[in-house]
Amino acid sequence: MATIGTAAAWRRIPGIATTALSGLSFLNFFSTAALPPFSSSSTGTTSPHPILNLLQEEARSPRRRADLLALHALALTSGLLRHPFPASRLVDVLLRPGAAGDPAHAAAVFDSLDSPDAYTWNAVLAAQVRRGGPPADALGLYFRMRSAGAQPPDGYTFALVAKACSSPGCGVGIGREVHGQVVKCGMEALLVVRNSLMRMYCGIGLLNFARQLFDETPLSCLDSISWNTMISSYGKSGDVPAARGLFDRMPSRNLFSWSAMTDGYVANAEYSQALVLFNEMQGRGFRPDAVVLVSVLKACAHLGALDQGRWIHLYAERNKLGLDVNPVLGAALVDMYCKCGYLDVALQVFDATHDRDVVLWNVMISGLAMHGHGKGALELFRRMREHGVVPNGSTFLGILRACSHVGLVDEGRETLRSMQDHHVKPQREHYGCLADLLGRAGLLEEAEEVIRAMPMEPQAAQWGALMSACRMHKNVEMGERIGKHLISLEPQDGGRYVLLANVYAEAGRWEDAREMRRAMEEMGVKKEIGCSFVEWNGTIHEFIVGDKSHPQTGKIYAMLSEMEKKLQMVGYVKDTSQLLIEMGNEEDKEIALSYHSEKLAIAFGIINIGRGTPIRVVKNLRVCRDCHTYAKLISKIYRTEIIVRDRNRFHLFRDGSCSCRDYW
DNA sequence: GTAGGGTTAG
Repeated sequence: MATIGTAAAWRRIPGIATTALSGLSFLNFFSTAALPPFSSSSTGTTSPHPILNLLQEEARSPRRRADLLALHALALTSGLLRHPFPASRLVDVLLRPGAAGDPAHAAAVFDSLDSPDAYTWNAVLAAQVRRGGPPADALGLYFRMRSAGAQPPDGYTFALVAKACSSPGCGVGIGREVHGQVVKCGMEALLVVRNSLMRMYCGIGLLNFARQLFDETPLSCLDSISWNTMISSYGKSGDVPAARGLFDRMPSRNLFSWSAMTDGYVANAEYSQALVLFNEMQGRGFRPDAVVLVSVLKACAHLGALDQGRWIHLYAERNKLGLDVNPVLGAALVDMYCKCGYLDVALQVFDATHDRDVVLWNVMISGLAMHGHGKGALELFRRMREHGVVPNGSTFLGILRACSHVGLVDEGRETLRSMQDHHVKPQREHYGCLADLLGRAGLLEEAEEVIRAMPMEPQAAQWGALMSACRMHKNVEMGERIGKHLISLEPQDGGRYVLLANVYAEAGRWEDAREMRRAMEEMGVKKEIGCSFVEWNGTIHEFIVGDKSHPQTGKIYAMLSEMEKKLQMVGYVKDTSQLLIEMGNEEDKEIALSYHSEKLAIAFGIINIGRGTPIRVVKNLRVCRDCHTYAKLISKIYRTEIIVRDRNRFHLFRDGSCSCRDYW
């Protein structure tokens, strides 16, 4: 207490020298002489002290730094700071998020307090947690509070400490320590504290500990926060059945519950289930808010569910959910339109937003990349910098992918080089993207050099990019070497064997190709099954190779043979070169090829979707060369647009050609 | 102070 009120204390507060003048004018306006003395009754609701009023007001709406300093000055010169209550309020105000104060300023006031109360300690702890430092710092503060001894910690204290110790980096030890302290202070029955501990264990990844706490609590004592915390954490950890089990059992659900469960499905790629749940939620009278919509939009984006996505767009506009100012909602919507093939609508939505953060820009850049607009992506990147938005690693990934899709080799090299100018360190993925770009362009040696020279150990994904390039450019020597390395890295991935087998087969090395087939059998691995989705009438229809489970199967196969006849008239010949030589004769190969999932999906689209509407197909793997030629011709013969999103990018087939210009 | 959200990775 010794230094407070002296010039020395003032100087300890950063910025005071330059702004004191403004503080003094504030003082003149509100003369200290007129201020009543502070007494314990001054905290009452009937006639709170005027400075306390100002402090409360300040807490509600933070003002300029000069005002904050003036307030401090006023509290100081009127002697108010000698009383712990207003002093603690000042610390609180200085630490508020968004306040113009700073930690050093607050610390100076805090250090001057004789025995801060629990409220003040909590304010300091909260600020510490907000800063997100190591958990040890928060725990240290907690132990300082305990050893100061004047005030015992309360529920808030433990909620804060638990929050600070809930990152995945925290071990069992820290979690147990916090829990132990809660028990020691007799706080374990307090529901806020229990919920905080559950949240902490979930955050650390110790779901069983959280569940134990949950199960030990009598049902009547649990609140929706307890349930929702568990549901959300199970969902995030990949245990959808456990999440759903609790969701079905909970006595009363609120919007958070539906939201957490929906997102659990989305996080585990159960997109159709997410849509089902979303519809059920509305059936029960819950009005979705922006957060729920973001989850559902993500599901729509993955499924290519444009109708549902458009409905959400309309809903968000009608209900004023702040599309233009909520960058998260904006990004989800833009991404959905991009992934459903509607780049121009995505651009419109993007242009209509005015609170654009880095992710929103990234989404738009990746969207352009996906659609093969390399130059457009580079142009958007230029605009992004003009707006003063700082690019991050994902931004550069988007740009590299954009370059890759259109073969902008020089721009790609320059992009990777320029990352250091933006203080972004290239990661494996960046080198992989560049290798992919160089490989596609036929610069196989340079691509390999990029992978070998990267400062970290290359992984299968990077070698895989090179392997695809070897296949594309029929480089058997490099393909064999890289292919074998890949198989040794990931012996369980069937795709690796298939790729090498194809490289051998194309070089006429049939015996080696068959050997790959045998190796696959020995390892008991299978190739991932191709699967395509089409949306029709608001429902997603799914097809796998040779699928006969769809209700319209008869019509679809009839359509396929009709289509094939028409194709043959324009000179179409099946391209079997990309098929694994697992089948004995050419005839079997041709049949297998005829029933690739995207062909079934296209036939379904021709039957059901009106000519003015594009047929939109989402495929889990990459489109094979034969299906690509097929789709081009079909788009001409049937005068329809076909939009195929494969694992890598978009193909817009129109009038016999594709937007990728056969570069993919 | 305790519950739900967006990009990318070949």
